[in-house]
Amino acid sequence: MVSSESSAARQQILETALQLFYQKGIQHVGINEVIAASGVAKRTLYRHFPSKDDLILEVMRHQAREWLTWFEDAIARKGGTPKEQLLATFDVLQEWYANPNFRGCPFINAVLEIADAAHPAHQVSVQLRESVRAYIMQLASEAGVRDPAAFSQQYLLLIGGASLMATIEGKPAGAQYAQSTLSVLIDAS
Amino acid sequence: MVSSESSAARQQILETALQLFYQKGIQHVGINEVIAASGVAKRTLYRHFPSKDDLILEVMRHQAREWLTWFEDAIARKGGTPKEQLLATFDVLQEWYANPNFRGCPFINAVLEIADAAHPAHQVSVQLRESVRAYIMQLASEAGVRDPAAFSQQYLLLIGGASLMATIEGKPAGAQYAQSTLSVLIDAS
DNA sequence: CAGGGAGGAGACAACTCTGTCTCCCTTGAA
DNA sequence: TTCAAGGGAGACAGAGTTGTCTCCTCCCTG
Repeated sequence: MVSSESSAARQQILETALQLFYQKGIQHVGINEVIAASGVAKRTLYRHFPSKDDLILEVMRHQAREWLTWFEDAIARKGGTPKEQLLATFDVLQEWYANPNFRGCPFINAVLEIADAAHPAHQVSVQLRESVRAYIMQLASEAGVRDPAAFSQQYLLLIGGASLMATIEGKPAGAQYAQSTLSVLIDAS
Repeated sequence: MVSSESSAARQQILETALQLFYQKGIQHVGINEVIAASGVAKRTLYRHFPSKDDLILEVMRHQAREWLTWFEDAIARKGGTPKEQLLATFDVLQEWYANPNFRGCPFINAVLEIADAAHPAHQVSVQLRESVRAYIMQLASEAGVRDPAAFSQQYLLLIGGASLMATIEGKPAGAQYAQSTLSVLIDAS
């Protein structure tokens, strides 16, 4: 017997929904489209996810875990001193922004697309934001930044602003502006 | 005969839709809700706005004009040197973020809520962004910043990041982090 | 081998949304 | 005074949505 958590159909639905939600926007993808694209029966989807909101929540959780792993791993692979790693975050992000499939940061998208702050997907984005902030604060401490807490908040400004610029203007250049700003912030501290 | 551009009913629809779209999100407000709230017949709305997309576009244009006027006037009222005015922009923005009716920057919201980059409302936001950038670049020139063009791009990062933080975390503190970052940027140039 | 659960296919109910259409009233200008 | 246009009220069509339900097949396990 296959555990319902790791069922092949469930994974297929999750991956397909993730792609569709990201490419077309959560609100613009119906359940019917998800089942058609994942080659699964409607009954099967509703067996694993009681409602569309449940599906959205699971997709966001899955995506948040994957994204954070990818981000931290990519930075670790760059190596270097903590200060170099801080700056390298925007090299990593620029590569992400430059990917032809990039359609904005999925977590920012989700929060603003679902206007309701009480929606569980909102909380996932807030938590991811906090995880990123904590990670950056740690790096900043190691880099000898004077006030790592304030620095990490300023970092969130830059990563948000850069993602927004990439989304709205469709160009990854925001990462460079963010990197140069970050460099000034580090040197001034 | 009343010009169709300045009809009272048209203005009423525009103002009502603006409020509803902002408070509840464009996608979550139906035509029926707009006509109910503005006390206007459906036939009347469709006489002035051929489709919901037309209504959205006109609302966004109207809102962009109003916002830019408000922003520039509020900064001008602060007075001071160009450098002081640059920093004062985030005092103005913090007041905006702290307003209990604040539900995020309506232009960022619109772009991300309407995933389609070809939607006319997207273009309104891009144009407003450019207007803000040009305005800041002018101020930066007067303040003696070394590279006003690059500086204005960094400013867009900060204003976007601060608005995002205010939206997602529901606290206006982003404006302060942005202001301190801006101060470092100015002093370093 | 028998039974139960996972899954496929799809009809269907109930709802919402946009946009059209009809009917009627009011107002202002020729 | 007449008549065109703006506006109010609301029915309605057509499309789309989520979620339920039925019926069937297959496969694993006891």
